[in-house]
Amino acid sequence: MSSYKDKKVITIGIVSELTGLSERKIRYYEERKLLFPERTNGGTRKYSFADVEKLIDIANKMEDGMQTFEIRKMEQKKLTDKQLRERMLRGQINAAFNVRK
Amino acid sequence: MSSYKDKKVITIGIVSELTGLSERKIRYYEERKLLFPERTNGGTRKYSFADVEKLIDIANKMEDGMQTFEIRKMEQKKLTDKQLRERMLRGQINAAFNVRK
DNA sequence: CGTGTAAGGAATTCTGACACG
DNA sequence: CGTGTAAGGAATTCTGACACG
Repeated sequence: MSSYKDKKVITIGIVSELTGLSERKIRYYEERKLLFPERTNGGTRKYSFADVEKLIDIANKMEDGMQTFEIRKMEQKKLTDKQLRERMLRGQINAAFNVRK
Repeated sequence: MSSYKDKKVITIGIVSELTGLSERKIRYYEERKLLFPERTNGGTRKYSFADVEKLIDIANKMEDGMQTFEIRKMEQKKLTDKQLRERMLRGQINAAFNVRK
């Protein structure tokens, strides 16, 4: 489960190269609660590959004129949708059980 | 194919934390041609998760009293074995083809 | 709001060398 | 041979602020 993709091990300079985004932008999106890097003891930010992908997604949405708070909302909605789908799935499973019981 | 595992994006301090090895050791194993980090423009070393795994393997072999040149040889042998196996496999495939032809 | 930039400082990394064994 | 360490310098990162729009 906790694969390479989610390990926070990449410093901001390399994330900047990987995404093409300025370090300024990357720090700003954190300030806007769009991603949450970890820190070394010294305070240096550490990102995961998942963060890199999320940044690319953010960059696309920014290009489309979306604002940071809209992107944040959209992510929350995505979570909600996922939770809903899971609930429905559980409902169907329960229904199936009830039928056979 | 070229997954996260092989992307060189981790700086030596974090590799040190991940492996428990001192930076001195990590640089020394590079000097002995056991791994090959990339560099940023500024000259900072960048490692992959595959490198991290290799370092853990190296550390185990060092604990067993193996020397760096032995570890290097062992890796080359492993490659050779792999090549051999592939050749044999190709041979069987060719044989199978010939039988049916 | 989103982003660039100059500023000063702190954390990180680099190399070559000396030491010990 | 393998590794620790002190040394000096360079690259990297950090924060808070000013600027523009």
